[in-house]
Amino acid sequence: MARRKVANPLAFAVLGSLGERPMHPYEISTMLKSRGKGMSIKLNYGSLYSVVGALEKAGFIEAVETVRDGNRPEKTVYAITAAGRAEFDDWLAELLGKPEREFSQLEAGLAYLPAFSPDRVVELLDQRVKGLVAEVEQLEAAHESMTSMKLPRIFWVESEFRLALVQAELTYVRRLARAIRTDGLEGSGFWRQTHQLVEKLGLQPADLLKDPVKYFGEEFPWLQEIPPDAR
Amino acid sequence: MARRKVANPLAFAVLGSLGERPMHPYEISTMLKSRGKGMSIKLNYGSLYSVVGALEKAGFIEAVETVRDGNRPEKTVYAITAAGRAEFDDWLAELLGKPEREFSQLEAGLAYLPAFSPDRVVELLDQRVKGLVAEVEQLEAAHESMTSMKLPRIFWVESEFRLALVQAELTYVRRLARAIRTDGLEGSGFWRQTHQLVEKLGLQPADLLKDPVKYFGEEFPWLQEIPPDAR
DNA sequence: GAACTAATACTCGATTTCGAGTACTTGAGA
DNA sequence: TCTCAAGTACTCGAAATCGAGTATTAGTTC
Repeated sequence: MARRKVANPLAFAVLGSLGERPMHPYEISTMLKSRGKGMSIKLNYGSLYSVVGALEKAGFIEAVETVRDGNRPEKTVYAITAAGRAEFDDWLAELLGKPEREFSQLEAGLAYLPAFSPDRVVELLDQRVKGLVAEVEQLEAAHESMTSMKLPRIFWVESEFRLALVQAELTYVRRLARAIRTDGLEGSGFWRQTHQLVEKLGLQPADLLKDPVKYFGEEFPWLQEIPPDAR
Repeated sequence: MARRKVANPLAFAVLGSLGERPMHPYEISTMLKSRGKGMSIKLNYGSLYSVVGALEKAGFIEAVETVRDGNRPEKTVYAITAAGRAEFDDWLAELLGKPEREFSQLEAGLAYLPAFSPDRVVELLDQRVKGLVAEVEQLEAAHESMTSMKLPRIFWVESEFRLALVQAELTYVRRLARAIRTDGLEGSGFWRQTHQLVEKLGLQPADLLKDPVKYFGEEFPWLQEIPPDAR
């Protein structure tokens, strides 16, 4: 069994919301949106209702009333239980105190950089830079507007943190693109040669690694030291 | 239908691996591990086999032979197809070129900071700093060892990127903890008062927001300006 | 050569996750 | 007053995800 009975971050947000006052699921979703928390926690209706059901089953929340408003579908209002408060506290403490390993998509992409030619990679990274710059601008504009509305920073630290991450990514991607462009990246000579061989001779990358000396001579001594099972 | 027929990042790694040479699933997993790619892409057996099945169904890979080694279970060796190569190329281009919105767990936690007292938050953030420092050290050690093994940077950019992200997080968390400690965070006066009220009087946070003037006087003018549905 | 550990190569099915779809209502404009 | 878009409040089933479990074999040590 997973450490948490309901592990979806959305469940955490549900507990946090019901910690303020009882609500029905749809109300939770609109409240999260209006407070901008929907920006920091992935919200989707399918998950919302299943997560609410799971939380109820686990005893962290309970239905307190079902109201019918005119002819609309019934709304079930939920409240948090003592066990739910304990779970939320424990969860928040873990989220803040313990770094959790996360896998960014870019990391996966970078792991396969050599599959594209250096030129292609630079082109794509430049494209990414544009997207990231736009994101930074959006976040900064949002922060400015919140500042001018006098909403204290404490209510949007999560967005500030997000900005810090995006900026770090931007800085890294820019530096990497420049290094590739100027051949400043160790291994890029090998990289360029490989791509020329693959494109001109139609060889498979695996063949090149099987007999490196044949294709590259002695120019790249580290090549011969790669353990065979990593080729 | 999702944009990609098989959307799991592991499927991307499978395509990337089979792009080098045909392999059987378990071999893919050991190869990813030995190259350290398992650090950048979440690898788990259950997903691996289901993803391989899905890729085959989608026509991106195909079984080329089943070998039996002694009395061990049969191994099915897969090879990438032309459609698979196209998918991989398209996918890699997207991963590199287009920033994808990702939700870090810390972001979710930060969104609920006011649920804990400032002191508690600082304590937890300090704890996190320790964990992050350990992570940075680990990564730096790994990079040093790869450098000394003469393995060119191009083969571990993903780890370099990861380090950049962790360092950014570390910097941000340190700054935030300091700001809270020194009351430098706007809104922290309000925050401390709220917690005193909630703890001493046993009130619900929602009650405080309903009639801010009663509990806080005119000290926090922005409080009155919060739209009612965001309370 | 017996016993044990580590590695190999998967399987299974219970949860989780998702997002498109549905059905009603309200309000604004023509 | 009719229409039409936007908002409200969910439902549903297909697909993904996971990680513990299983069964065999190779290697190591006493």
